[in-house]
Amino acid sequence: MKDARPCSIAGTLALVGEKYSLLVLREVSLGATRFDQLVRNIGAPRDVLTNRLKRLVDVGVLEKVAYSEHPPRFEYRPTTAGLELEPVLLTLMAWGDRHLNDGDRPMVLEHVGGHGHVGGHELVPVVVCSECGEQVRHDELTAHPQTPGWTVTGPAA
Amino acid sequence: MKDARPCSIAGTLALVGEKYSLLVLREVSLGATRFDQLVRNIGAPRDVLTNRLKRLVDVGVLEKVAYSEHPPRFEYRPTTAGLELEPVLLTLMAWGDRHLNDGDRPMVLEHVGGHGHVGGHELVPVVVCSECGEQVRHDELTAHPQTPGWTVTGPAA
DNA sequence: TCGATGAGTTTGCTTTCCAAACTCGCCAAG
DNA sequence: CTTGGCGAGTTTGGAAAGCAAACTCATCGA
Repeated sequence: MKDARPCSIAGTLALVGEKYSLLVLREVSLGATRFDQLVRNIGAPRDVLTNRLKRLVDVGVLEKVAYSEHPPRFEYRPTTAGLELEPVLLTLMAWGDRHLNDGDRPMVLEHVGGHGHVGGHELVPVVVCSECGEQVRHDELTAHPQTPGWTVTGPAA
Repeated sequence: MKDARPCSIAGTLALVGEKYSLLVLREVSLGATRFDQLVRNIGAPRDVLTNRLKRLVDVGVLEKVAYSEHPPRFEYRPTTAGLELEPVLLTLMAWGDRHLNDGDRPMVLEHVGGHGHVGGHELVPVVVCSECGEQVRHDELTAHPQTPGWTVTGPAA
């Protein structure tokens, strides 16, 4: 992977884009934070999961917290940076809910309101522009590479 | 990967979660739709890219369109379903912009307004609840598995 | 005719993946 | 106390995927 387009999508995927990594984030966000839970809920081989966890800790989206000594036992909890990947999980889930399995969802999210407003409606996540609040549409979007020598379709010159 | 939690995140990743797949989506969304462009801009091995493209076409997020016969040459264009993965790309990019490379962005997005409003501001994507319009926070979120035998932390019983 | 371009395919080697078995420390029941 | 079980990995050996570089084949342009 040499000389590819400099890009935060690629950068993020280099950290959390390996097989199972985002599923680990899903599980720890749900509250399943222990090794054997992760093995069961994700269905990953144990050795692979060991590597992924090591990586995710190194990368700063998980932290390994001891919940017992003698025997030493740890749980893996999402850091703030890890929780900030939730929008990625939500958009992946929204796409799957729309396009997979004839539209019926394996899991439903509830939005329990924070600032005093009555909670308890279903959450359907949408991506909007924080500036104008409008839903982002592909045709209303233009990309501007900041790297000299790169255009939107590839290297210049 | 047996007996894992039924989940649209896993389902979506099973289709587009392999290495390079989302980068292909990024490129075709930007307008780089041809094989050699993709090789250059992504930095993927050619044979691997061949497989990914085949898969993405099979799965329905790309379509292979001839732009010349004699010699037969094709471009890969995002389908509607493919374009609907843009929210995933946007949230991945937003995370990377925030957490990688000291916060400076390799690419800036411009939101050119659609419905008659003045265009031309920077796009910072945010995930909100379509019901109430509020930004989604982790602690205001509850998950409800729809599959008998599964709780939020794993298989019941 | 010579070279370049586009879109792959082939080759030979390295790395990962995977499932199953194994380890190690500890606790609890018989 | 010794057997069984759990939690959290580690080891093993074979199958699959990844990789860079070289190769193919058709066509166009100089």
